[in-house]
Amino acid sequence: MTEYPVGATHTTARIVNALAGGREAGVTELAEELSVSKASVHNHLATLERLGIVLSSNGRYRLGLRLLDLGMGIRDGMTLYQTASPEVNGLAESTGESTALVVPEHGEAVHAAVEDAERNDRRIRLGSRLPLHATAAGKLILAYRSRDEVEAYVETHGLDRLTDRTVQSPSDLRDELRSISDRGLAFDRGEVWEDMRSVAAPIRQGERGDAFAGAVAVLGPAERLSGKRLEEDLPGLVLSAAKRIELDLAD
Amino acid sequence: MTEYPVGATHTTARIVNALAGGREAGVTELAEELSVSKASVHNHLATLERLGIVLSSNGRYRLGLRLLDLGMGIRDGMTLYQTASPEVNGLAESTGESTALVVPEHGEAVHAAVEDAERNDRRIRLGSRLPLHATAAGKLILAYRSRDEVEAYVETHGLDRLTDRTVQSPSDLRDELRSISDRGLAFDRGEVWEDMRSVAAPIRQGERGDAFAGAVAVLGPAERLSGKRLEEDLPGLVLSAAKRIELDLAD
DNA sequence: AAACTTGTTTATCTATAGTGAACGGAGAGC
DNA sequence: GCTCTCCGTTCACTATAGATAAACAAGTTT
Repeated sequence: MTEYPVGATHTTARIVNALAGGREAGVTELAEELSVSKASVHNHLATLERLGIVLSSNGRYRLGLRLLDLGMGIRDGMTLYQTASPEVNGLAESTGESTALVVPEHGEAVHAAVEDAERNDRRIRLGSRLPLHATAAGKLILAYRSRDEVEAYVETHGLDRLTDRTVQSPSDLRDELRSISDRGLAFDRGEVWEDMRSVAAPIRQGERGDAFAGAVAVLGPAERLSGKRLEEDLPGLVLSAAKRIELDLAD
Repeated sequence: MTEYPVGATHTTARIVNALAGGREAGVTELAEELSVSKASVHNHLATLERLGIVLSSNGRYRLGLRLLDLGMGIRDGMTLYQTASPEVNGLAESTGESTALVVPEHGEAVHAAVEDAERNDRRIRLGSRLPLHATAAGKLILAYRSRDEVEAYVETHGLDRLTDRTVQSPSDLRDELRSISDRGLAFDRGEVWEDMRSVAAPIRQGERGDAFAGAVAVLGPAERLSGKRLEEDLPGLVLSAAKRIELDLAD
């Protein structure tokens, strides 16, 4: 009862996580890995199967696509997605690059919509999560928080260094967040992946534009996103797209 | 123990389902709806929140995007998706129509991959599920099953009539399945939605090509998919795409 | 300002989730 | 072809912990 009010649900979640990524596993295997009795693992798997979440074939278990269905439904139900989606698509059209709608969740930057530059060009996965301090959209999210909240974030999540360019110290982060909130625009110059660049603009909400709803971002390879294009052209397009979303959200 | 070996997990699932589609709800609301005590609902929600699955803001709860992340990971981990994905994209490219990879799961046709004809043209949602007897890919799935298995399907799932064109009787279904397995090709002429058409070809697997892995489908509005294009041109393209996937699966 | 909401907490109790051991079937190896 | 082994499943038991109802604490509404 110390951690999770409903322990059984926690166990189920652990089993599901162990099967994440399409891994196929047996009962004994999972039981040893999670330090739970075979019978218990079996019960959880049987329950999950009845729920349509896992599939079993001759004694081996794997996750089915029910959670994908659920997840897509959640995403489609988000009002922010509903109003932002056309603009995110339009932005991909006008820039010829991949675009995304990013929302904060549990201290992470989550990709609520992703539009690829072209087919067979999956850059980032829909629903994928990245640390706030390393991405353009993430830093934007932090820039709209109070000093204390940013400090709390650093405290709990730390400043993982994904590449040499990832912001390293709390003071560097603070400086960058200030300039970001001044311009109302954020960049990522290889802070997640060396050869990747992105620009993000905030989607504000509420009477005084104080509430932060999410961010729109354009992203792509450094070879295409650099110089004047990255610094001037794309920012303009991203900003105006974000602005249009803000207006659409108002009604 | 009658239904679900782990009752607590079942309760959690019921709560999650009640919140599906991005619905926001309070504790009391859910408690009444599901006939569970307030305290219990609260415990489950608190657990789900700690797991990063639900988000709460001033007493109201909703599902976050963690399940989407999980679901996408499951999909990306499917070997069938990995090998079929390029072909599904290519088929969308060459036909100019939407395409999909469909797999059977728990007696339903699940869309494991969807490639839209163009941006802003979402026809079917990724992960969405349709009854086997009404879709082209679904009937294909049934066509590769034994007579008994088909009968069992009808028994448990029934033959929901989605439109006037949906197959109605078990004998009609049997007849159609025979001609489908003869041609190795299936059509849907408005059986799910009146103004929708689709063609699907099977992806077979195993030594003697007896194991059924999934189906590739082209789908679109009846105004574009009709006549020679629907009956001859598209079938050829779909069949060859499916064949290429089968070959890629072999190695 | 009081009378409703609502979410949260508490204390009690019983159902049940977890355990270990036994069962049965499939495969491997001699 | 037989045994041995491994694994998934089932069984019976017990202590745990999920579910309950009632009290509590905030926040709205009237």
